[in-house]
Amino acid sequence: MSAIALLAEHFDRALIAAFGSEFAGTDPLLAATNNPKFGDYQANLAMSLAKRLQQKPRDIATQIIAAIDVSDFCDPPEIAGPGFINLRLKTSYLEAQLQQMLTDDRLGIPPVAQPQTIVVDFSSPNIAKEMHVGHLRSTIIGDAIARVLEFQGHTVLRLNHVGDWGTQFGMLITYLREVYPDALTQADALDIGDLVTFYKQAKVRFDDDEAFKEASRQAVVGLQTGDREARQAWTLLCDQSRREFQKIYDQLDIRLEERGESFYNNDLASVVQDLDTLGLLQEDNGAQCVFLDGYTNKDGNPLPLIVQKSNGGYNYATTDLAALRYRITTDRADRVIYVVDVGQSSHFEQVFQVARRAGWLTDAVEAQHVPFGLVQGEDGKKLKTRAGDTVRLRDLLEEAIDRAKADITQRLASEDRTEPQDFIDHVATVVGLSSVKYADLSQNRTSNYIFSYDKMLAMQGNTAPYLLYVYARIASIGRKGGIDFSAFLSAINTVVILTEPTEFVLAKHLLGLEDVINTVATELLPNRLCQYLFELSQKFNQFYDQCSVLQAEEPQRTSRLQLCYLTAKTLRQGLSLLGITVLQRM
RNA sequence: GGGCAUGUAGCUCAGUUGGAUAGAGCAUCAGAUUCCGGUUCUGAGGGUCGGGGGUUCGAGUCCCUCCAUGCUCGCCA
Repeated sequence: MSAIALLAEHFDRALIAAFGSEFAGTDPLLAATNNPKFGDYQANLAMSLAKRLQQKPRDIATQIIAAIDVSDFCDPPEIAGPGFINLRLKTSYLEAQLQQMLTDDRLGIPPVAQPQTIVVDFSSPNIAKEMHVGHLRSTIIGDAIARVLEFQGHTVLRLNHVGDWGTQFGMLITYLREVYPDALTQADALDIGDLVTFYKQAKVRFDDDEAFKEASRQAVVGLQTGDREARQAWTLLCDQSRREFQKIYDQLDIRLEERGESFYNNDLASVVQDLDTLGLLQEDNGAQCVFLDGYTNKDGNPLPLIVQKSNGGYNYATTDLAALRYRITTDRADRVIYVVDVGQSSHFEQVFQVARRAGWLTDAVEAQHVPFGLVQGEDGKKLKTRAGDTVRLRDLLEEAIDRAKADITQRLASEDRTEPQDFIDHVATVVGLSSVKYADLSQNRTSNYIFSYDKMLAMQGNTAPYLLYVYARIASIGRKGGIDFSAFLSAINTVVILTEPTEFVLAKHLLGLEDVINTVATELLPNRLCQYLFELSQKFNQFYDQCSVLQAEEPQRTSRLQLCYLTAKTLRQGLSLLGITVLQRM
């Protein structure tokens, strides 16, 4: 149990003792202090209770600390300022907690008491296209969120809602029928790059040519009604795209279950039917619509969510409604998370509203759109290649690896070090991919993000290489001292002994992992975890600067080795929740 | 015109249910080093938290208003 959770229990009991049972469950407003002179944690509830109790905050604080007994793990609480209650952890408690973390595979963090079924919908590329920079953030952020929730013990369904349906497909099939019919009947008749080219050409035709547009829409209807030729072409193209996507997912170590838009095809009619039965449906200009509460168009009239087009076809709103209904009723999800760019926030609000009014989305289920901003180039505009094209994801990742490789090669040369080629390749791959992931995750996802190879690959600052270096350095201490950290614990019986200021700072930070993970799981902001790991690395470097480890006298030497080991273990665990693997040497 | 998001140091960004003196990193300048990978550590300068009002013991955070930028607003997804 984290120190905050432990303190919260004690405050609850103290409040009941001091002011009566009606105060049970009052939030003690606990937080880590921002200044060590105020102790380790502060409780801010005395101020917030002033009105309710009709007393001065300091008097309330006095009564609370008279009623609370935290002597097992804290120094006597102190009141400061307008009524802050300051708490400082006892050294004996810190030492015992560190010991427990050291010997536990989960670093002393228990799984949640009530595991949920949680859908995380992320990545979602389109069939017959290559993954590009637009899929980067969803893929990386979604994976990190899924990993955190899995670590907490939830059942997570990682769903890849690929775009394998709809008008775009009708366009492509119609166009291929004209220019390259073999692609509709033979596997891999075209390579993926050519498909993308045809796709772009089809898009141009679609926008300019009314007859082509109508033929495309008919092709979609054909697909949706099970036309044999259209289905065969579709299957071939999906297979080919799927293999391409999988290469990227393998490279990034991301596991996903494909369940594309087509999966819900057989549910679409019943979604519309149910909405009709519920009296939510209205026809307008030949389209079946649900008119939304709180949304108006340019003329100030109510805005519809169209669920069936005038030609009888369905659209993405229908599919999203069907998917949400399926996830709730069949998957039995308690929480459905959509990691999709911020541009679609109103779409999700609208879909959620309709699902709520239809009774599919109830208060027992949490549906959340987790938005993120654009990836921009260093000029502040949407990231493009020099030629002005969309950046392919495989090129982007390859460049990160290439640049990492150039750095290592140069560093080895300057240090007069030689390493085998496979070592260099492995380090470059890990550093390059980790840097791309970490740069994205370390930023608050809601804002746009400026993509810079130079910054993400820098060894200084809040970057993956800085964190990886700290880990490698700790591993190096082990090698130098001839210590096998994994066998180390069972061979010793010394406990951690904290004496130096930098040891205390490091130790207290190490205890904060559980709270950070809980925060990330609730707020779905992986940058909080990055911040924590960066601060951990800084605090370790300060400790390392001030305290000798291998050259220290016993029992301090063993104690410090344990701090090193625990730091490494925490880094490895934290980074793994971000989808990043560590290196023993680099 | 409506909706949503963003606006914090020269640059890139944190800022946790409203809490104590608004924080990092980079860059700049000045220092440390008997060194376990110095790819480190210490320190300094640098702020009208877009502007203005309000709410209260207390506002970067909540409310109103204005400004700037981006995205979006019926049959693409």
